[in-house]
Amino acid sequence: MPELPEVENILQCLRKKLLKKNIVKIENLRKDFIHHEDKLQGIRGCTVTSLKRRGKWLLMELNNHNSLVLHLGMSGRFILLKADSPNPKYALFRIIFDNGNALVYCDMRRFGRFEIIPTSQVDKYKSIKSLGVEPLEKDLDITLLSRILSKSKQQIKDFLLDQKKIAGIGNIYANEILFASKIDPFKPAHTLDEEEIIRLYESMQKVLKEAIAEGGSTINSYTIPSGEQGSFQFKHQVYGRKGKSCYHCSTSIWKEKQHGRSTYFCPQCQKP
DNA sequence: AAGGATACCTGAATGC
DNA sequence: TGCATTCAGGTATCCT
Repeated sequence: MPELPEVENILQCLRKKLLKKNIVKIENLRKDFIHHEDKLQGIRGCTVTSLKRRGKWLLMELNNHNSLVLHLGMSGRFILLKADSPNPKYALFRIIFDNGNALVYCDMRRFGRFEIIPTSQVDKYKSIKSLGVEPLEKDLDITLLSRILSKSKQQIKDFLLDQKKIAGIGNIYANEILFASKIDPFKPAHTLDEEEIIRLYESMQKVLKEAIAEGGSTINSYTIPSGEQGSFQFKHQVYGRKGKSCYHCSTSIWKEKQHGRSTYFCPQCQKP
């Protein structure tokens, strides 16, 4: 489900609804998902002081100097409900706030992650520490992109999926960014020329920003916690369009497996 | 030490 | 129809 644009929309929604709110109750509905029950119950009475995103990770800081570190995996989903609403399917835990809202985490495949750690330790947490640069922040410019590309022998599609290089891009947006850049997904990262690097940088900014503005891509179950659906799926140029004709040149879109993940591309627009 | 293969889960879609 | 296989927005871990 969630790549950077979806997580960013979830973040903005949770900021609006949960900032400065007080946690009155926590319900652990799947003890095989959250093992540390005592730590979980320890956040009762805490206030949410800030919400942040790092790559595809959500960070919820509390006033007791602890943070909730959350990752939605493939099928994870946050839903905001009234505290007395019945639990949706696959609900794993609920956090009830003093404004009458319940934040419910649902995750069919349970690939999501949930940790409570001291806020001072978040940057040292292994999964966060190893993340690469934020693609929409100022610290990524063409010079830096060029430098990290030049050091990688990965195919460019694999490079974009590698969270240690750039944080937050997943399979939908890697495909869409490469189409917008007119770059062959199988081309080794270090062989991109200057023009390709500029197109890659600009497409990355454009695709991710547009996807955020559209509320992300709703495929299967993803919604913003308030229940709204994203609409960027209607703007996909290649993802999920195998056999359909390219909007730019009418050539049939191809789908190939690339290290276990589906790669969609236009063989004409993205010629080697 | 970078990067590839596999494991972790459930359900829907596809194939025979 | 029924059963088996493949596929799905991701990451941790083990291995070379």
